Amino acid sequence: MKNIPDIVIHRLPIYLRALDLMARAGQDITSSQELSDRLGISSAQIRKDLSHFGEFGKQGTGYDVEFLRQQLRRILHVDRVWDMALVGAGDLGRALAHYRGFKNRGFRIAAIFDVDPEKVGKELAGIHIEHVSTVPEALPKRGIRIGIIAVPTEAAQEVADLLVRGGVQAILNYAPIRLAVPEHVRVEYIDPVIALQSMTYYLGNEGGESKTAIQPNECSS
Amino acid sequence: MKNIPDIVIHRLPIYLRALDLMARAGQDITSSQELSDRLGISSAQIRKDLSHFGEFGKQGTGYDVEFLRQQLRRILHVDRVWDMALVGAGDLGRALAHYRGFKNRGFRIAAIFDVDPEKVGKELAGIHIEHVSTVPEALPKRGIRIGIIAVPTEAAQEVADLLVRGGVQAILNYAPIRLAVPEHVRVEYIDPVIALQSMTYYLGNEGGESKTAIQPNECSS
DNA sequence: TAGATTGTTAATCGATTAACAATC
DNA sequence: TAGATTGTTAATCGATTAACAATC
Repeated sequence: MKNIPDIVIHRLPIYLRALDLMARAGQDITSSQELSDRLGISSAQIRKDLSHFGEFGKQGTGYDVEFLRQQLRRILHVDRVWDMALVGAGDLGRALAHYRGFKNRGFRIAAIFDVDPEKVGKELAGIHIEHVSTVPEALPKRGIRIGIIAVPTEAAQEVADLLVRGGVQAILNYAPIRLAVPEHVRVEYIDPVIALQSMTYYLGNEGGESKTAIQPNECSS
Repeated sequence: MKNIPDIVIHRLPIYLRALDLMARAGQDITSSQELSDRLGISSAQIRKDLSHFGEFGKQGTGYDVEFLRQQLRRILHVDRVWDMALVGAGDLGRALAHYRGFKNRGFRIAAIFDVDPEKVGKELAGIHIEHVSTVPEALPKRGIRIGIIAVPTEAAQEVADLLVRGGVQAILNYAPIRLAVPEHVRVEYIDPVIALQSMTYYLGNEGGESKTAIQPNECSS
């Protein structure tokens, strides 16, 4: 189990999500072909990806949904619950604090920080809001190793520095900026505009593709 | 300009974001090397990516920040403002409606829909909330070609169907589920848990990496 | 000019796919 | 058994990188 390509690691949560759904629907068995159909990833690739970690299927039958699900949870280390620190109690922080989707997938927001004295001391989703300056001391004390940045762009790097001082090893960054962090710290970025812009490339201009317009005539040369 | 690899398209918004920042900081000139340092993408790759679309730099000098920025905006079709329909006026929808980051990057939420009669008719971020059932007729009327799904998982596919009937060609989906859509419709997914799970893989278990533990002694064999 | 950096080529590297023996 | 599907190999495909002539 040495040095699995990062791109493979990034597909595992996709597989897990599909298996969660199947398990919840009461499905017992699946196959690389069925997963392929549901996910748009080739069945050969799914089998190859999984084969990095062991032999989880049975020839002629496929995969036991619950078994494979547990294996992936183990591999991804989400067969436990990770406490996370949320920094930023604005609209986005509020949405994340209330998000139901963490619960059964291995995560929980365990602490919330903000810089606004108006907010500090209040509660959000049942959690006491603390001042952001206390991040470096608070996190190690509580064994928190993951941070979420949901603050304005200008404050993001500063917050990242505080999280790093607090010993986090993984950061989920919602600010549209690349963070400078020590190389033992992982960062994943969520920027809706980046996603949108990669789609508008394909959309072309104006209503319904009127790009052919005024072309200098090359046909009658 | 035929058939640029999708992975190249997905990097262009990253370049643009960096150029936006440089432009705002008053920087006039940059180079593939500087971009490389800032983005963690090799300078050769940046030059190669850009070369798919034209020659934007000058040997010995580098790139004019503002010029390259305008070129990327043109290529990505964000030298205009795209109206978007937001479906779901819960916590996430609220955060998106208030998000300042769309404004100068080519996007605007122009309509908001929800299924809750309590919310319909009210305003959110200055926009009238309409009933989700009116999506198919409302969008074409207003020239909206992009939809954002911010509803509970169970409703996501149904909402996607309404958006498709409304003629959208791009969907940004926040629900943790893969959508079935016609192939002319593009979908990008935002699921924070997927991002988190791909980081916990690398975190290992428990506090501070105590994995070496109880190893059968191989040294004194 | 001398120094710097582009755009591009060819070589390298890595990921995906097709195919099939193994086997349930 | 016959049919199905895995795990894996080898071939293919595509993306990244190194290097450099062109040139500002």
